[in-house]
Amino acid sequence: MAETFTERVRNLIKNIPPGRVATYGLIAAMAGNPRAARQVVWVLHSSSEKYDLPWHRVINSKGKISLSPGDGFELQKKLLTHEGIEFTGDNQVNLSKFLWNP
DNA sequence: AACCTGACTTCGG
DNA sequence: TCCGAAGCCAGGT
Repeated sequence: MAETFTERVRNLIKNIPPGRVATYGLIAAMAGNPRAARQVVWVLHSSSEKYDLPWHRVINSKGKISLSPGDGFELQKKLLTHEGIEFTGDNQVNLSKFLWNP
């Protein structure tokens, strides 16, 4: 069928279980394009609300939140912490422990 | 149809 | 080790 890369990304994100996180690059790779991380960003912006996507479980490759303080950062950190994900003193997540790897 | 944009990623200095 | 610059993809205007 003719699913677009974006649609697959949307489904993948929707399938991220609570207490786990995924990186933009990882999602892009699972959707078929390891280099389309930027496209993943666009998907979150365009359909996170419409499709109930757990956008807060998506972080960058360094294991950190990409949002800036005052622009969603605190909210995201709060949501993740609430799901049991721990942050280092550097606001960094231990990927080898919380990364979603099905 | 062309240009712009985005919560990225990666390599080089 | 840290900062800057370039590369990449697809949807929107």
